[in-house]
Amino acid sequence: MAYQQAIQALADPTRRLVFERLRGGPLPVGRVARGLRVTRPAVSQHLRVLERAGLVSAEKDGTRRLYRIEHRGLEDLRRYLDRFWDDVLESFRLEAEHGVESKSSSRTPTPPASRRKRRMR
Amino acid sequence: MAYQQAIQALADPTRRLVFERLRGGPLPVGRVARGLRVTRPAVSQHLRVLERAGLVSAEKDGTRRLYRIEHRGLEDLRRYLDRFWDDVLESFRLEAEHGVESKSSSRTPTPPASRRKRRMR
DNA sequence: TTGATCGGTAAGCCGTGGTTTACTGTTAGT
DNA sequence: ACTAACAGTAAACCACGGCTTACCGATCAA
Repeated sequence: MAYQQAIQALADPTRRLVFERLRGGPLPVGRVARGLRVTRPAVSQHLRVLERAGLVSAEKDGTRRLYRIEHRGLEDLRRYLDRFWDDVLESFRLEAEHGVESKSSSRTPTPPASRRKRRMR
Repeated sequence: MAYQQAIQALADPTRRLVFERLRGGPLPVGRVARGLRVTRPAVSQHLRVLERAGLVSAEKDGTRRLYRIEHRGLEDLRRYLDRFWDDVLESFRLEAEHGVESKSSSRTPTPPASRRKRRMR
């Protein structure tokens, strides 16, 4: 149910960049910020958003803070997409077998476009 | 490649609602807007964004336009997450094997592996 | 044709949020 | 003890984008 935060967190390009920097393993903030075109405080704030979304976690290491990717956030997001995916496929299946007069099967380009479809409301 | 647009499009709660309304099959704009707390033009704009992200497609049907979910956008998004997921798992695997090496700091040249926790999961 | 329905577009308002600068706190090293 | 390095926080700025109202074209029904 936290996928909203995850998807919202990953929507920002810079924040996604920050996130992707941790792809290869834990890094301190300064290390993440290096090479990016935003300042370190900005990175800190991005990391906070990512943390609240369950996408990363921090561990104190002296004066540094090691950030690493957390599985939970990604899992939530994948679960959401998968559920959605299944629903969509199911609806396509129903539409295909049931309402033949209905629109394209998405695989077949330019369907006959029968227009006798009455409005439901 | 287009996953950026997809994730950005789905980040907005209202737009996600619009998108989810199409989960069960194609709908005309007015039908999508019905019950939502935003006006129909707003829905139209959301649909345009979703369309550019490859998440939905439209088909003319008389004076109406039937919007339906498009596979491509979701696929791109899933592919991105899957790749990411694999990379993360790989990095965890490496980190576990090599007893956690300092891929983090170049400033402290391999400090005594003081307190380093590893979290596998 | 006239009138009504459907829906895309333009312009403007305005809140959200990403960024920077400045500051503070904490820890390591000498 | 003092200093330097690291990083989180606060405040302010401002661009972006989501929403509304108003308008327009297209299509269907009578």
